[in-house]
Amino acid sequence: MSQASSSLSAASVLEAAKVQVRRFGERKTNVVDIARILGVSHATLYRFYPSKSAMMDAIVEQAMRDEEDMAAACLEETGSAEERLFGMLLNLHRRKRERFTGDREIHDLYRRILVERPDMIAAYADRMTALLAKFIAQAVELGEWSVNDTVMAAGVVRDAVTTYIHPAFVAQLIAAEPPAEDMLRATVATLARAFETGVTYG
Amino acid sequence: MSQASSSLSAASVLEAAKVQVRRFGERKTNVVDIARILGVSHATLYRFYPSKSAMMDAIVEQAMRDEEDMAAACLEETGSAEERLFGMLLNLHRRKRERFTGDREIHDLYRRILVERPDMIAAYADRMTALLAKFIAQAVELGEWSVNDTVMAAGVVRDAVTTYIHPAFVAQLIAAEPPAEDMLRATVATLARAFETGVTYG
DNA sequence: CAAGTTACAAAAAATGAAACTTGTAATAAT
DNA sequence: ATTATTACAAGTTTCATTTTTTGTAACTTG
Repeated sequence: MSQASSSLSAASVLEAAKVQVRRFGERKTNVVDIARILGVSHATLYRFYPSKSAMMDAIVEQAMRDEEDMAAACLEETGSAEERLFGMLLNLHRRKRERFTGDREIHDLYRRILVERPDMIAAYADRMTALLAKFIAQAVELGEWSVNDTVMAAGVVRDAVTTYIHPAFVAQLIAAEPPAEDMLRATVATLARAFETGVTYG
Repeated sequence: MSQASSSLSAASVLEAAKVQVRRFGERKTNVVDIARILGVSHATLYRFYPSKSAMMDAIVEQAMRDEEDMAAACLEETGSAEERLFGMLLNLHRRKRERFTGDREIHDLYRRILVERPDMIAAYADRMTALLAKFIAQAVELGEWSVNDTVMAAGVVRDAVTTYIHPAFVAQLIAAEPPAEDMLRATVATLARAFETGVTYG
């Protein structure tokens, strides 16, 4: 109907699913409607995804990968380790806030999966921690920071900033006093202070 | 029936409500059963609490106050500021874990109210932050730590350790690797390091 | 035979009537 | 006058029924 089947692919199915979830929410999204957007019968979609929940998972998986890409890019920027870390976390924080206000249905889906799929969130956390560990190791090599266990340090940073980035906290942060961005700046400043001075774990 | 009405009070109603919630969960708890434990008709309970949800709130409010009392006591202990802070946070962390494993119904109630009553959780967070600010101010006065804004520093500590204490994270922490208690120790060590060295906000 | 459709069984969700719960008010007991 | 009770309206939950949706398999088309 609206789209030639020539371009049918996992990616286009994912796009259609996202459109539908954004408009009507996960609750009111069904595979027949997703298929209608693509002008095919619903059974066709099962060539690309084994189930509806796999489609929902894929939406969140994609969002997570986008965040990771953005985070990785931020850490490549110029400036001190503290500045780069703060820039990255601020971007993540703002993205969560935007999704909450401007893309609520996707945010809600993200949140449900966070609760129901601890395996997915654990994998995401592991990848983010690895990214942070790499960044910290770099700062150590450059002599900016001094830490004897970069993986532990990465875990400390991850846990310390979770409140600013985790979807479960976004609602509270919007009305927070002092503003969440100032608190995030203070948190990063505190962590950076410790790493500049040198921290030994164990 | 089981109890003379002579001793009827808000406290005894609260106790009966707690017994019922612990046994059957909030979902299966109704005011008629709570009243039956006390040997009175359900309408009598409305002399002490304006609604069932006020009773549920009171259960959580009491749990929060207990935590605050415990935290305040921990901070009075002997030892370095870092040791006392770690001791306090470790106790809070363990209490949450115990409730999750040994008192699941109360934990679930706590969790629901956390989501549905941002005002209650905000008030609790404020009181805890004030306690932390007082503790940090003390450490500054004693020359152990150096911070130009104790309230900001308290907020940083509160946010940095929320993952170890917030009921929403307890389930994940039980299987965490490295163990949550080690991560908490590392987090406190990092914060203490910064405060020892001196942090300036703003 | 690659790509898709139609038809269908199983699972899940919506519906609506009956049963239960909450909260109040008039009433009784002390 | 205080404390509790009974009786009841309003709101919720439950449960059986019907309808929709999901996922599969046999079938069609270019």
